[in-house]
Amino acid sequence: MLLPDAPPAPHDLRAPVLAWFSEHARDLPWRAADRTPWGVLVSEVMLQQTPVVRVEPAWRAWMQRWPGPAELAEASTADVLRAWDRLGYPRRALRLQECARTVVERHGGVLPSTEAELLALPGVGAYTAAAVLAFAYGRRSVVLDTNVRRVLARTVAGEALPAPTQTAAETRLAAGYVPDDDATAARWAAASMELGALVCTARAPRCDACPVRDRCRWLAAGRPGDVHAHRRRTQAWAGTDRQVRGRVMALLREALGPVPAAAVDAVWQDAGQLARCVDGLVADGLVERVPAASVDDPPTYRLPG
DNA sequence: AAGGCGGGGAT
DNA sequence: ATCCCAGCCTT
Repeated sequence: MLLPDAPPAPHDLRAPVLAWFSEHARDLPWRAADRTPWGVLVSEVMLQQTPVVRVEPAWRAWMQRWPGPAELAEASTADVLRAWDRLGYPRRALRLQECARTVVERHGGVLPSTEAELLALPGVGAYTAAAVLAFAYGRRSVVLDTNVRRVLARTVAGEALPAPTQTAAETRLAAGYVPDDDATAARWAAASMELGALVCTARAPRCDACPVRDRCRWLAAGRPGDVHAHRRRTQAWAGTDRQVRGRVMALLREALGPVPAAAVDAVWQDAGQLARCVDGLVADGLVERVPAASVDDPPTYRLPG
């Protein structure tokens, strides 16, 4: 077999991936025919750094409880944070509710459908705006997530993994592979993401099952190692502020009422670090500090709203 | 451009 | 133990 030494032409990459997608697309609820634009946005926010398998049940419960922005806007923030449960990065839940309130107040309860308006919403960045345009409104957009970045890094650039931080050149390259018409562009977005999620995975790619294995520059080069490895730093977990914040949030989520300061103090040994983290959570709007009745008594803590 | 920000399942 | 996950926001 003749292996490629030049980037594949857009159509040569797209056509096999689109055909593969028509057979292997997962049956996800936010792709169902009865989906709403708001439901698509909720799924995208939940999927920001949280895997599909964990999002799916949470999304179903969430949409059952708060079907649209109007319902979420009216909810108690404490309920929102409890429903977010352990999806991680609870600031996303806060922003999602802020987003709902913005949609209600500024857009009459209808999720906007232009890129600029979407980008102006809390918690909506370049990826999420593009994804909503494609998946909710069927519009052409450059959807460049971790999956698509990896697919293009391998097939087009011949590298094992994309660079740690996304570059403008990468966006331009991705734009060159997006089909011209709205419907096909939206389908390409879903298909290229799905390929990255199911076949062209970060850990153990299934190149033997890949629809573009005969056009992939990375495979042709013998699957060389990650040239960016020396620049990647893995985020530590044990002992970090993120772990401490997570403990505090878990305690408050499970509590029925206000939690005494002593109970909060019990979740972490290092009092200084704990105090700093609690202050941070209060500053972020994730936690409320309730002063005690007497100035000599310690305060209590609870979820806001 | 870099660093902070959760949490769990897989290796 | 480390890696990875449909990123966003601030500095």
